[in-house]
Amino acid sequence: MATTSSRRIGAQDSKTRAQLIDAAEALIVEEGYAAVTSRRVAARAGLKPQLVHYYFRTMDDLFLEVFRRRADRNLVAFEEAIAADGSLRNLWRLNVDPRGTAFTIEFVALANHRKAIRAEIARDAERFRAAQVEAMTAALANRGIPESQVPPIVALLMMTGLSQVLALEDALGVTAGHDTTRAFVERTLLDLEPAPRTRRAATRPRHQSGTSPRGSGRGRSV
Amino acid sequence: MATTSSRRIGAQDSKTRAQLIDAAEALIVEEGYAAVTSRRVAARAGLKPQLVHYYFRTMDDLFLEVFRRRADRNLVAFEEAIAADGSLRNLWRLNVDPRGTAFTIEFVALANHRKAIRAEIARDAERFRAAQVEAMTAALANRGIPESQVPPIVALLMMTGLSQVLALEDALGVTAGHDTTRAFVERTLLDLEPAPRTRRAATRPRHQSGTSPRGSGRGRSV
DNA sequence: GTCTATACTTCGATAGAC
DNA sequence: GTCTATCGAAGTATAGAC
Repeated sequence: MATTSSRRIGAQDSKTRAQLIDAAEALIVEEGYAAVTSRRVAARAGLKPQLVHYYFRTMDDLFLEVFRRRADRNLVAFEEAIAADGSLRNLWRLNVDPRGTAFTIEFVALANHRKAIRAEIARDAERFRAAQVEAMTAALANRGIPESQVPPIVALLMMTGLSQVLALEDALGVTAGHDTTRAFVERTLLDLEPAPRTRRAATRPRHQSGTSPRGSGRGRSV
Repeated sequence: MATTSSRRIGAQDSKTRAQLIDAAEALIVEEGYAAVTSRRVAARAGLKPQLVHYYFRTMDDLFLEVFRRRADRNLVAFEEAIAADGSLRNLWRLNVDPRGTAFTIEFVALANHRKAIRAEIARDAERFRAAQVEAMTAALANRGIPESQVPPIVALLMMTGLSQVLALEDALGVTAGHDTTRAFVERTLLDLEPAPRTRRAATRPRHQSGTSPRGSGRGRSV
């Protein structure tokens, strides 16, 4: 992007490159962004440190690749899960999934001070938000709740906010009142929707490929 | 704590020490925790790098001091503000204040991977939470809302969560739906409480020292 | 297309001088 | 009680060999 360097860069589809992204992602989650140095990433991947700079012009480029890959996967997983079950309950379940909390926190912290990363996160957050608003709008309409009573975006931000505090505090080991709160949400959802189906609750038959949703990876987007 | 070193450490009340804490705090907010190195902290304070290790055994000790100082100040400010005006509206206003967002994010990220820091943050979060629950309980009771309808801790977590998402997204530059959401909250508060007094709304006369609250620094605690 | 040799910068921490 | 000289380790990035 910026620095007009002429140094050559490795191929996008290189296997080595993918290994470096894997290693960087693991390091971010396990030890924080400050642990992502060219030496440590390479060591983790069992490769030479200089390879990092062969495949990524700067360390920020590497961060960006890590983030993009994960964000793309998350969005796909979310859309598949919602296509399979668009209920409020499932929306809540997906939101409250704490996987990826550490990952997200690190990138938000990074975004605070790295323009390129902030831009990428903002871009992804908006993509993800759009998908979520769509799901929430449909779910509320499905329950006969008019937008004038509670706008979908408001319901969504509340849901997102609540699940974020819970996840954050969990990570910290602060859990006072969490059970009460989760129970309250469950009760509210029960008021709005019939049975807490665990397996499937498709409002309409899935029209995807063939495999089951598996509710695979999610995590929040911001 | 761990390494039983015999190296000597500077006095707690040293002015130089306070300057180093100031510099570290500024760096965290402006450039993130990774920017807090002994050399940079010293440079920012206009001092020699080695002084950092004279006053703080490790860099983590410095982080801890920065956090403690700010957390203490925040708690005092919160309690003063609530003593002056214990309304739901003021609780919301204090929660939604975005000052300190960057600071908090950095420390949460740090906490993810540094045991000592996580412990300190958890300790503070619980202290702060207790004060908040107390304020929320009083505010709800004051409006005649029974705990059986909405437990104070639930109301508080929702409020905290919502204000956190708003602050986080603001920092990212993602603000779609924020106005709608703030307006929704305002309307809800208006339903519960009479006039949106801007200046003062003391349920009881202040019994503090003499100066006005000034609603000085706040920021969330987790 | 893939990787290495190497330059140069900055880091945390200690021992010891004032 | 306050500060400095200095060490060894680790960081990013580039130019050039295979």
